[in-house]
Amino acid sequence: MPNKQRDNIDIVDVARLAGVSAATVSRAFNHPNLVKASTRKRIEKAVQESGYIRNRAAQAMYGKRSGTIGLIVPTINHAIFAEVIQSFTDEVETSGFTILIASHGYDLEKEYAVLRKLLEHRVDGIVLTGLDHSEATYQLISQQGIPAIAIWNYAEDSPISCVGAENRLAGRMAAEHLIDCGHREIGMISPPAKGNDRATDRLAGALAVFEENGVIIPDAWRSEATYSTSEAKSVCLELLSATPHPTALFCGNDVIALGAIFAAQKLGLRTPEDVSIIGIGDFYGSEDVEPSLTTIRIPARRIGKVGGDLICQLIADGSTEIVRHKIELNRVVRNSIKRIARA
Amino acid sequence: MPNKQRDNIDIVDVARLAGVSAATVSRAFNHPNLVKASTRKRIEKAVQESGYIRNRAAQAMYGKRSGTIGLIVPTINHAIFAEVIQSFTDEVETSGFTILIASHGYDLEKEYAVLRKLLEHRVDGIVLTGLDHSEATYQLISQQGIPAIAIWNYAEDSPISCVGAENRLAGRMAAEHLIDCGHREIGMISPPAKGNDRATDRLAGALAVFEENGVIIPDAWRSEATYSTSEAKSVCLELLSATPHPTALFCGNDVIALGAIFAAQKLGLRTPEDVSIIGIGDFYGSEDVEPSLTTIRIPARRIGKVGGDLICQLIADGSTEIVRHKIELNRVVRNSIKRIARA
DNA sequence: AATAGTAATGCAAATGTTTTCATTTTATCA
DNA sequence: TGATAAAATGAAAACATTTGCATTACTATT
Repeated sequence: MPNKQRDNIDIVDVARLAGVSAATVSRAFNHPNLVKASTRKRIEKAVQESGYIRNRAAQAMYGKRSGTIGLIVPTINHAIFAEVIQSFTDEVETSGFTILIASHGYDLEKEYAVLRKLLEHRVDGIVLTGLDHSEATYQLISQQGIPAIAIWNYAEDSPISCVGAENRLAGRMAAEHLIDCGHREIGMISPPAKGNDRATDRLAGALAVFEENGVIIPDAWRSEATYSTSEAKSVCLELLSATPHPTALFCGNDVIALGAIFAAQKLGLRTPEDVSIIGIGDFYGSEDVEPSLTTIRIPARRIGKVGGDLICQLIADGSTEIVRHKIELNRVVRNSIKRIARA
Repeated sequence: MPNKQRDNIDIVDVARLAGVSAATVSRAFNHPNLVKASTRKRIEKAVQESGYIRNRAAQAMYGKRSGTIGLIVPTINHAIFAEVIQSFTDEVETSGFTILIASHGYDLEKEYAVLRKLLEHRVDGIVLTGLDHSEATYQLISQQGIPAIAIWNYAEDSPISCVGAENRLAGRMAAEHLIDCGHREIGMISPPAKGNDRATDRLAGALAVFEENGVIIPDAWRSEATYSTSEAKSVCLELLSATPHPTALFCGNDVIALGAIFAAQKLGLRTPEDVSIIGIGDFYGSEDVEPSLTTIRIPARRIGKVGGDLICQLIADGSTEIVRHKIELNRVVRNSIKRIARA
């Protein structure tokens, strides 16, 4: 039942209190310059007294923007996503947006479902993570004609706007650094590829480099670990207890690399003297661990900021045009890799 | 201008397509049992064909729930918040809610502002972090009569519902463990107290224990570090380079404790032989670091789950009653504390 | 076959806001 | 002071949905 009882003060109440019409109150909020200063004062007072709060739902219904941006991430619970989410949020908040966040746990079916839900809320724009999405997801976005971008990954042929780095290149860069430093006995630990194009691309990039350099990775030295330091640690424990063990570990991301470092420490192996370790990401903490982690830096905060900026732009222009921003990667050389003299 | 052009399909279009009235379509969505199976089929078909997506804004406007819960956190960008946010989100999603998230960076004025914004979006419930909020914030919540809870902290006299642990007790437990293990030369590193009652309470709890046991902490051994491993590391580097240095470090949270461990490693001090370190939280990774971290476990996922459950409950009942859940703490003894034989 | 009862549907009002258009008030200039 | 322009305001329609009430279409019972 339309809550008849006077539980919520609406714009009409405020208008009555201020002795003006609802239209004027609305204008006082949205086009303050159109209403006389003295009236505005009266209205402000009425708003104060009544404790009135605008109803965005009603605004949205009229056809105005809802003032929200839908953000879909695989999971919030990873250092790295948290970092982008934060900088993204900060950026869009300056433009007055609030974010509606939803996660899908790497399940593309569920991603489609949450996208629909976000659309029901009439978000003004959509932000996805990565470029690996179901056909239905892409279709829905284009059919709705809503501004949308993908963050994290860059691809020159992406079907929607994107702001991110080339993960294939990230994989290449990490692998090249290992090769540059003279390593040829290399182990690899990556996250499962399913629903995670970032992981897939990095692995492919690295593998290509190894192949180009005639380095062969035995199956026994190739492992998977989900995005979890614990799991990575136990996987590496196994990998490193074998004899012989690799002299270097390529880790699909820094969280895994951290696990690798801890595993080595636990086994009494010195990093980098006994095992070299490289990661990808450069997360909070990668710099601080001992030894500090050599890694390929993906500037998460920058991605969040540029992404936030872009989506606000697209929304402002009501544009569904495709814009792509490539975010550059850096090789961050710290202390977890040993240089081996060429034989 | 009310977007006259046929850009979005509405319920009337669907109704026309299905050859029924809008009312019936609405009922097919909200009370499926009230509409004949065959009609429902026709409607579903029409929905499919037209690509119709319900408009929650309009629903919300009618007086129904918006289907969103507002979550306000100091920052998303901390392992520990990310963890609760995730489990909280998972929990409320099962009840069909989406979360609107906003952060304020430990600024209580800004918190008030974002609360207002969330209220503009007519969230069905509000979730705050901790119990330290401005008078205005509390007032606004009670004035709006909206279900609200605070997560993270527990207090038996909290002004709103809460689900969390007693931080004072957490501080006490960490301090007691240090004392139990025979430590008396203790250094403390805590986050700045401002706008962070969790930090304040933990510190107070620990200090009380030290005092009860006649342990005096020299000023030189009391430091602050924001929630950052880097900063904690550099603070600890300083603290531990002095001679004499403390035999044990009380860290306000695990992120700081991690920094402490790394600082010790960097200085060539062995943990726990040369310095013992205790944290509070038990975050992802605390178990994996070498040496694994002894800490007071705050069950983040449980807090998120119980909190999510509670707010859904309160919303369902339309209740603003105050409910409090105390989440128990555990002493998690690992390998970062040395037992000192009593002199 | 008529009637009563129930199930299924439609009509129209209501929700809170914004904006167009019309009207009134105020300011400016000769 | 009157005419004219500009500024400030109000009335009402529009936005997309939901539900109370009324109506119509079935089903079952006698």
